[in-house]
Amino acid sequence: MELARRLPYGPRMAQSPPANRGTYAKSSETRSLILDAAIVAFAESGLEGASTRAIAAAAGVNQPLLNYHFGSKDALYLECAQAILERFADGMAAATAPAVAFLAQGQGDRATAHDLLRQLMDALVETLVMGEEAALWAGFVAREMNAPGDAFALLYERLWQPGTELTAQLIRAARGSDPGSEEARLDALLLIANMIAFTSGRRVSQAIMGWNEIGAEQVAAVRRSIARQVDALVADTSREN
Amino acid sequence: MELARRLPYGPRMAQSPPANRGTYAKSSETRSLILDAAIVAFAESGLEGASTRAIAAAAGVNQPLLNYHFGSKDALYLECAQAILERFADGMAAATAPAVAFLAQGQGDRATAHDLLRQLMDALVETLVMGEEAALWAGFVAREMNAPGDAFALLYERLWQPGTELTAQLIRAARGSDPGSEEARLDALLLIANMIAFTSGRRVSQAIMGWNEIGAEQVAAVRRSIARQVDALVADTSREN
DNA sequence: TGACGATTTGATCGAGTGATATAAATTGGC
DNA sequence: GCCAATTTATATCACTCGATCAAATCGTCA
Repeated sequence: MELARRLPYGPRMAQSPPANRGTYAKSSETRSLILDAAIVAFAESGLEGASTRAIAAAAGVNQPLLNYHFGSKDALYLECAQAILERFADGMAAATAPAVAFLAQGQGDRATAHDLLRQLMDALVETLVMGEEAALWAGFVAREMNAPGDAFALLYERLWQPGTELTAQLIRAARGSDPGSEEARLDALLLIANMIAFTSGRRVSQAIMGWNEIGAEQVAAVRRSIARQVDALVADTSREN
Repeated sequence: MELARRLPYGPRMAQSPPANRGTYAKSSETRSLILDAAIVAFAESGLEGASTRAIAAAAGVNQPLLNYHFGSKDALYLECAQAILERFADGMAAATAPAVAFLAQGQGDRATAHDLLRQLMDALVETLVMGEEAALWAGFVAREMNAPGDAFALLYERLWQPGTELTAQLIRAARGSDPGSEEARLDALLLIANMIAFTSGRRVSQAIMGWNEIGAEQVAAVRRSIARQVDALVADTSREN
């Protein structure tokens, strides 16, 4: 728990079923069945918009089973946030781990930091823009950020805070001269915010671009545009408008 | 109507009361009272999250009055979208009008286009990030983009389509050589998406930055960061990763 | 002043919500 | 086979939702 909170996108924690004295095979299976259906439903319709009956129907189980496993609708919602967090961290681990290791060693050349930053953003684009499932998660997160609910604190501490901090530190390292931590943080925020165009705003962006699908070619275009932003961000060490 | 659809962020249209044979002073006043309360409620809680009773209470009227004036909850929601559209267009008119005029004349130097683009983004930051009310509108729009409802088509055709098109054309003009319209459109999308960090994501960004208010100083910082992106976007005419 | 239509109100309807209760199956470890 | 955990099915509770209706109120004009 402590470790997970400190490390950006830390390792997932084992989730404990509500009352599993004896181990029953079926139980955890239906649990994740409900969880998956709930994530989709909550992401598409929000906490109030998604009914427990609809979630149960989508999962192919009875409605009372939701409360049996999760206690309440709110608790289920919170577990969805936790699950999204863990799955996202798993998907990004390959890109975050080297960056964390690089920063942990205290010092490194600017070029390496620049590369790691580019790779981090590439992974973010690849995960969020390409992946259908991740786009769904983004919908869930976007709702919670727009109108904070029970999951806001969790998502902030485990997703936004470590994510922007990691990005900001890479920006600082790539710039070499540290131009004040506040500026790097702001740049990191705006950089990450770019993704929203193709997560929550996927439908709009797709229509604007005239893309009838978002495949490898489209992701490559987005990556190119983001990479240019990263390069501009790093190159411009002396600024004054 | 025709003019308003063609011009980006065109002038607002006079809204006609549903059935006002005789002129009653109170009617239009309560109408806008309801509309204002509904915009706040829908922006904060969404279509399903905001109840007609809560809206009525916030407006200081009875619940059936909503249906009397607007027909249904959905119709009220749609009128909120329309009102947001018109108010936003009014607020941005000072920045969009010169840009539209510049592009209409067919040709102009790159420096002017660059300036106009910077001014457009400045106005966008000023309106969305600084203005409390506009941040509320952004919440409304963000919801509709994330989970399309009845107002999606309206917001797309009257807000996103003309907005991104105007920005993309300015980018092309500022670059001088036209490097393919698709790339400019993508850059425009990502540029505009930056704003979301301080509209829907206002709470997160404020916490990350450690700002306990978003005043002139904070808006200036955001403007500086966006301006740097614009400069990088325009300067880099030859690219190949 | 009285009449009439526009406006506003209190009360209520049917539908859907989350949560819970109960009883009967089904499952797997001992 | 016994027993406890799990799953199903059904029913119900108290509550909120959007929508509707008759009645009351208001402003204007005859």
